[in-house]
Amino acid sequence: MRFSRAYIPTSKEIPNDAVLPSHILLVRAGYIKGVASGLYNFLPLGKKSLDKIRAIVKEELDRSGCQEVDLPFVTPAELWEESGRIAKFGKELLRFRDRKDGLFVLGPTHEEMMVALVRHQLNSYKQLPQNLYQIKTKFRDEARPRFGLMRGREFIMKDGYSFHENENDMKREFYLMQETYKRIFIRLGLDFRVVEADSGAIGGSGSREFMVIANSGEDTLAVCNSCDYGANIETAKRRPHQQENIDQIEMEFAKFKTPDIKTIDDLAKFFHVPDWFIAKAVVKKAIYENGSKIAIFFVRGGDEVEEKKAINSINALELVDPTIEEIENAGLHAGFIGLLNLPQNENIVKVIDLELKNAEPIITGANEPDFHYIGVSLKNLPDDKNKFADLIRVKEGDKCLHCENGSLIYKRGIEVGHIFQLGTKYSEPLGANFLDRDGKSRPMVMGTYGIGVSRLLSAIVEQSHDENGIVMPLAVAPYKINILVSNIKNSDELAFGENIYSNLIAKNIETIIDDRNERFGFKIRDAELIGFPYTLIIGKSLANGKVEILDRKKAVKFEIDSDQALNKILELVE
RNA sequence: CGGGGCGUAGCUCAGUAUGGUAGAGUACUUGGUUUGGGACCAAGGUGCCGGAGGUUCGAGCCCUCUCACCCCGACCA
Repeated sequence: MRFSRAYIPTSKEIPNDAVLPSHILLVRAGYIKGVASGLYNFLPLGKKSLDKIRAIVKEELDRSGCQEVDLPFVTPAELWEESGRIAKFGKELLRFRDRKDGLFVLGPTHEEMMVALVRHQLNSYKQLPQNLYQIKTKFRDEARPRFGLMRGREFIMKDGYSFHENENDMKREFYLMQETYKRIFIRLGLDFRVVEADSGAIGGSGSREFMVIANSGEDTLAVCNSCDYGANIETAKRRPHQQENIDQIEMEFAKFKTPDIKTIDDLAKFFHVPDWFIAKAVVKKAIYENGSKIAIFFVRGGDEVEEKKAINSINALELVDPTIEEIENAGLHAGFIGLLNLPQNENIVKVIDLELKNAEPIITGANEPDFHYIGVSLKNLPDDKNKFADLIRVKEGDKCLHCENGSLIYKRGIEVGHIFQLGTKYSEPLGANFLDRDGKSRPMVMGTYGIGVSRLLSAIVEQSHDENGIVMPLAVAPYKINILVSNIKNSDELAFGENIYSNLIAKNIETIIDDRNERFGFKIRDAELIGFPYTLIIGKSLANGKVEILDRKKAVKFEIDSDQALNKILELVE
């Protein structure tokens, strides 16, 4: 390609609607251009890089035995009604009617479509397993698109679905996909972690997220500084806190007047005890499909409740803060809510954190104003009346559950892949059954596997840039080598550049020649902004038989003999 | 969906307190001088001031309503 003929609109200006480095740089360097909220044009450079990412994803999946298909972007609403997700997705599903007044939605993900594709074809265990995927435009009418390609409304996703005769085979495929995904992200040059994730409402027994480590990531991860444990904060576990460095305290059971002392801090001061001994009650209003309840979560004074864990522990749709009236109407007294004498009725649920199991002594609210109980023992609480669950939001510095000496630290991550052990969540309602070895009809066991392909482009840039611009990894760069002719009016320079250019083109090396009538500084800054892995600089020293190569990643220039230039380039781009 | 911000030239932004003929930089076109880190000189074109309604002799500026975009949060198989 000739730069002088290429559509590469670069800019010095920071676009006024961009915040993230990846967003700013992709726009400034002419890879993408915003159209409307969450919608982007891919310009020639962006399209080239996107296609490279797509090709790498496809290559590795095919190598693992997956088969690419292509399903329509426009999907009949009936299917979504059949699975029940038309309601669940809500406004995120963009719906419209065709000329015959049929209702359609733009596909936000394709579980339904894929199950519908195979349900009448895969009838026997002999045809299983199958793993089908597509790399396809998706549309989700996000409440809040942001950060450029990071969270667009229209985006490109690789979505894969596997079908199995049993749980074990599905798990085998799940781990195969985990390894395949790792290979993909390694080839893309990314620094990433595989972490445990909440599988929440989608169900299934396990899921893993692939997180690109970046400060701008939308997710918080807790990772071990010693072993390879990592988890989304929503699901991260820690080694249960031990009573280290805290002296055991003798406390007689008693009801104690604690006038107007409501906070954990005040209680700890009042009783002169560490907050370890205090049971903290966190009150929320739990929303269910048909109504709501007051939910009380008990954790130790120094701990925080992780909302996602809390939701999962009571199978609620969401938790919101209750109003003072709602708390009082439930017979509760804010600041004095405790484990003893808790009002018992259908509209109140309580969950106790596992780390409080068998704890003693404990200080807890008396469920009447201005009183707490002290010296309470949680030993031998009847299980039928007391639900225990892990509710803790892990903190930095907490000990790792999986190794001897590690402790947890927070990182920010960009979710670029997510794999699920789905089970029969979709095959059952959609009637995707097969005949097993005993001739019995059973729903297929499914796995589902996603990669945010367009998001990957911004994740790569987010992780690979400097103050001068993008540093494109060789595997993703739109051109591997940029030939920069410093002064095209110098006929020797130009002729030398053109010669190298045609040689590289003849060898099928993706090359661009900067033959624009601009000054050196202008062109080298564009080269750095766009992030070509290598730039061959042909300038004044050509007269002395020398040219230079700029290595964008190492940010160094080195001089070589001009007659070695071609060989050196071929060596570098291999 | 709650809270906040913003909308003026292709782009980045000033002008709005106090209403009075639309501005800068950059980009672009032409000519010339330059040619190793976003050059210089000269000349030139560039606007439904997001939209609608209102107040006024007069509105980019004041009022009302709308739309778009961005940020924080909620949400995000």
